[in-house]
Amino acid sequence: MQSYAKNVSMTVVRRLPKYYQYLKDLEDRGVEKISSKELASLMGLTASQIRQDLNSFGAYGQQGYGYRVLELKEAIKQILGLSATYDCILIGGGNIGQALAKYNHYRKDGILINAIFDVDPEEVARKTDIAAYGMDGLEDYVANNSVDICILAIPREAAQNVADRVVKAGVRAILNFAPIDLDLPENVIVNNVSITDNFYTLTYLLAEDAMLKEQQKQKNT
Amino acid sequence: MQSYAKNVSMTVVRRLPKYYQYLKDLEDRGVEKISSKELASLMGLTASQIRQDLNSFGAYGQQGYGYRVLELKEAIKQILGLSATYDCILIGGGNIGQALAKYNHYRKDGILINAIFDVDPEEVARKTDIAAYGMDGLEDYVANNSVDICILAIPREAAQNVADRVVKAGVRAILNFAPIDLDLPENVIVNNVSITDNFYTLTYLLAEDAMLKEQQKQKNT
DNA sequence: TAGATTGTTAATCGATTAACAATC
DNA sequence: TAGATTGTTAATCGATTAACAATC
Repeated sequence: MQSYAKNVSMTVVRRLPKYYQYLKDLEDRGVEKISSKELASLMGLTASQIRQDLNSFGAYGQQGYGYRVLELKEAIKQILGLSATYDCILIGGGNIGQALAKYNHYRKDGILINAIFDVDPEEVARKTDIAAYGMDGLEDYVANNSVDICILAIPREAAQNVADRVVKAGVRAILNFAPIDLDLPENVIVNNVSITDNFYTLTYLLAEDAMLKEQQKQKNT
Repeated sequence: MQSYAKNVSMTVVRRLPKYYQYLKDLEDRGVEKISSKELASLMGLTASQIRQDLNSFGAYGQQGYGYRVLELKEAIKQILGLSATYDCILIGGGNIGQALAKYNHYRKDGILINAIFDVDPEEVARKTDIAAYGMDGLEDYVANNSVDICILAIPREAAQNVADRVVKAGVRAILNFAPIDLDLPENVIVNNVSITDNFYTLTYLLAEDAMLKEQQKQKNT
């Protein structure tokens, strides 16, 4: 049986979703086999890196041939835990929350948004067809339903408090869209989608670019 | 003058926004000084790492004292390019687009969303107070207005094509929310906000966690 | 069999941690 | 001055790249 025991580094884990996306894409385009070299050039990695990454989970290729796209895709799907299903609740029915609720593609991956909690559940109910509840109902819902993941799409000010509530209610994994670093017990799995950080990284790169061009210009004088 | 010449690694760059967020927070809380040790414990880094990171840009601390929060915050703001302003266009007025358009906090950082482009500009105009245009108007707008950043918040299917158009029109930086890796010239700065990748990373960690617990259980038998 | 490409070991490179002299 | 904490150099650790034997 497949083992996670080698204690795969977060660096590799963060690359796995990208492998999965590219392999799905290749499958859609009818590509049957791919070599580490080809995949590397596609993804902007090196062939060595790809072989090292994949081999931290097992040997999925065939020497002299390459990797069967379908087989490798299925293996990575399994590794990513996407052969299971995940019961999710979404907290916050604002624009981000609605975007997530309406974007049906996650359902295909077994990621099911079963309920939305919001301060104004009536309004949210008007806009999506997922069951909507008031914030009061949170603890009760978690106590009586399977909840694998809580998606937090609420303002910064409310985020820590609500996160504390869902964790206390028993939720073990959070996908956080609020622009704040949540302070939670070690055993809770948190992943942040930080739009702000991404904006700042972009402005940094723009500033750096401008600076380098400026330096270049001065050299040529 | 401040120099970017040391060719700072992307690893450090990706941490900068976090420094900035924590320092702003400390400032709001009226904290005047902080040591690398304190900041490290707050951010989940090591003191060494923080000193190394900061020193790749310059010496901002005082030996025997620590760092002045305000001063360091301003320095990082400068490094992140947030002392300038950025003229942005937003393509896609769906839920994600609306969320970005309505989230006013970026304006404080000098990130200005000046126009929204959408296949249905009338509908978008009804929902936000930013100027809305049809997709036809894209090239014209870019030709006649300053555009530092293009925010792409459109479906996967349209993303590559629209990205090609904005780049051809002269835009040099893209913040991409579409779940696809854009294939663009090297000199274009692209940053992806991949919600899907973040979901998959979370399911991976959940699957790994379940696996490790399972192994633990078997050991105890 | 010959050619291709993996899986894997060894070498290199980069990032983190440790240590300490400089100095506020 | 003594204590604290930086800036910076050296040591360690981890990730990437290179190389090649194994093998399809």
